[in-house]
Amino acid sequence: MITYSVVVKMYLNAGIPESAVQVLEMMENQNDIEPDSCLIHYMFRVYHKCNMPVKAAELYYRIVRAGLKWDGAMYNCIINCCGRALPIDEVSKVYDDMIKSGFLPNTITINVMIDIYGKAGLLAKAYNVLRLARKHTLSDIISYNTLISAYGKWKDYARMEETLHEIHRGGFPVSIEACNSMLDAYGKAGQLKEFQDVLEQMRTTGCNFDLMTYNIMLNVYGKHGLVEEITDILSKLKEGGLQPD
RNA sequence: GCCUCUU
Repeated sequence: MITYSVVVKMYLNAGIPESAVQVLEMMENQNDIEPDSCLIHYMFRVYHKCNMPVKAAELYYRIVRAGLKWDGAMYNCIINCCGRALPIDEVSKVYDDMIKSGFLPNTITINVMIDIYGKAGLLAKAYNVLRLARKHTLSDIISYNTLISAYGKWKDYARMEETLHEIHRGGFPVSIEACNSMLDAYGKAGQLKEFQDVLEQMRTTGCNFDLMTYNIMLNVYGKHGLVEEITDILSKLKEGGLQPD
């Protein structure tokens, strides 16, 4: 078992988790190996990196059945590596459990939880995660970007704009990801006035457009048949040597 | 260490 840990860890650190998967398959075929918490960590990371949500979820249910106590690192690992592979109620339970047991999530766990709740439309829960994070200075610009994207997806434009103001108040520079999320939200909703306002804000604050910005603009203008604008963007992209998708 | 957000 120690040997498996060492080898799996080595492949992970070498950036070739695919090889680690092969080793884990050998281990499974051996049947009599009970991974310790250290190896379980590595296994979660391997399945996450190799996009194997079914294996990650299997491993999760296996350690739940084992009924051992988890430390803070294990909670972080589970949420980071298989949060999206589990039903929302299950991740929610893990997260609540973590807090109740007195462990503080790390920033990435915070951001994953905001994203999971946000994508599921559980916006109040997403916001509560951010509040907890702020209280312990665990939030970063990605926490805000993620929440903005969630409010945009679910058309809560007031809270979306409010979150943008919170970024300003928190002293973070406004990020291109937040702006792109807002553009996409307004664009999809056909709110072209607000869409233009965001673009104007970006110009005045010196937030440079990136390829994603142009892709969003192309989608929106295309849907509304704004031929001249499209032509203009395409020539700008050509100048920059960029390819829209 | 975990490496998370936008078409």
